[in-house]
Amino acid sequence: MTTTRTTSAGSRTAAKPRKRRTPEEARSVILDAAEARLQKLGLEGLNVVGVAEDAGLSHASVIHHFGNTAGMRQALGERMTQALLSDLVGALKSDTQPQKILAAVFHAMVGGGHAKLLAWRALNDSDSELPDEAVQRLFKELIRRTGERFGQQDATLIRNNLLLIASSAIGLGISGNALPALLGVDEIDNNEFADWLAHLLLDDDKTCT
Amino acid sequence: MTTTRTTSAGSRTAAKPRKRRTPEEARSVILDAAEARLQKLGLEGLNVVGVAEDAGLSHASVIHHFGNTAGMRQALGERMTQALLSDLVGALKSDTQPQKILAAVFHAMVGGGHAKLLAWRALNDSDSELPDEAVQRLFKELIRRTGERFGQQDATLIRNNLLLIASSAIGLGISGNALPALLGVDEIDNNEFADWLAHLLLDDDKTCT
DNA sequence: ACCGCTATCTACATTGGTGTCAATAAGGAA
DNA sequence: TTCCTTATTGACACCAATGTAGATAGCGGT
Repeated sequence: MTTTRTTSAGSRTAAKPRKRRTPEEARSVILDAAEARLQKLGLEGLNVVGVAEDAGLSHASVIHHFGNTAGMRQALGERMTQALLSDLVGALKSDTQPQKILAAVFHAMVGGGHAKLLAWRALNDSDSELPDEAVQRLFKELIRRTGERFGQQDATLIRNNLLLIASSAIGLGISGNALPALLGVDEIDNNEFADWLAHLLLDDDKTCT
Repeated sequence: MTTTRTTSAGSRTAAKPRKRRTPEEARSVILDAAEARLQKLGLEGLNVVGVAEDAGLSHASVIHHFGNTAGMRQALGERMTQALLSDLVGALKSDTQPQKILAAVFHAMVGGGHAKLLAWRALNDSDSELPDEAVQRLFKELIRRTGERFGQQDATLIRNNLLLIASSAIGLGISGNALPALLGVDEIDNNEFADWLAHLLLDDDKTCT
């Protein structure tokens, strides 16, 4: 029995006009909706039906552009990673004062929601895959610049400093307001905290010898 | 038409023996399997069918004990939170040297997978709910002890120290090996890092005045 | 041995999400 | 205009997971 597919015939409801976008536009619109849903609804919100509804098109179109759900999620992850890198590079180039750089990094990680992205990828990818080359190159650059700015030569010390900064930024971004709430503060001033941390790291260098 | 349910009649396959557990045992076995699946498969692994299979019983039994899937997940979150608190309290009581305490905290957060739990809850709960009283009490105690051990009175300084320690521990636990890999190290020695951090925080106190 | 409670099971109904397919229409090119 | 490409869509089949209900069986109490 061939399934008789309803063709044009009986559509009494006036067919609503279609909006034809370029593939780039469509992908952009879809990923915008997906990113908003990730922020608002969490991981469960990243399904093609919901994303398509928010984006204003059918879920079949989403699959058409990304192949399948996994493709959509991967594309979103890549786009957000690129945004993270862009923000970090901008923070590094913006200023020459270590305090300002730290503040910019914290702002990017915490305010921009990048930390949640990292956590999401860490939780989803069962085997934490190696970071892509772009990220690795960025960190090479970061290590070099840090060595310059902070005037430190000891590789281990630089690594510890960077590890502390990065892990703290990630932890702050993920915990959100929960951690400050535990410590009895309503909200944390990232600039102030970054300032304090910068002083802590710098002053340690010149510990009275 | 009443659905004639197949009763005992036609079962040619020998009925396999049931294992009757106490409710506590059953819940424990189920949550063990759920926790293992969370570690191995990530968030997607926390479904009743998969958990039931790993636990060695039917998914209907899981629903019987926890009401529904959300109940099972909540129970798991609560049990893991209790374990986290227990580990942290143990770390605080274990030793009097700040370095040892820090190392124990890092070990609990990173090695025990507690950080991933926190990230999971942060990502899932759309509105980050306030931490329960037990956690709040623990942190009050933590603040007090820290003030004693580190010999610091300034509240802001204590808060910054704690914030740095906690956020860094969370960030390290989540990023796993990815972050050290970026910095060119295969693995991070938590003890060594904790030692360095403790010295950093303590030495800052006695900055040459 | 008998009985009552309930943990456990199998089977089923239902839902929600995924991916496919053929038809349609929007825009550009000739 | 006419034609062609393809973005878009509704409908459908499928699957995985959830939750329900009745039947069954293990275990303790009497």
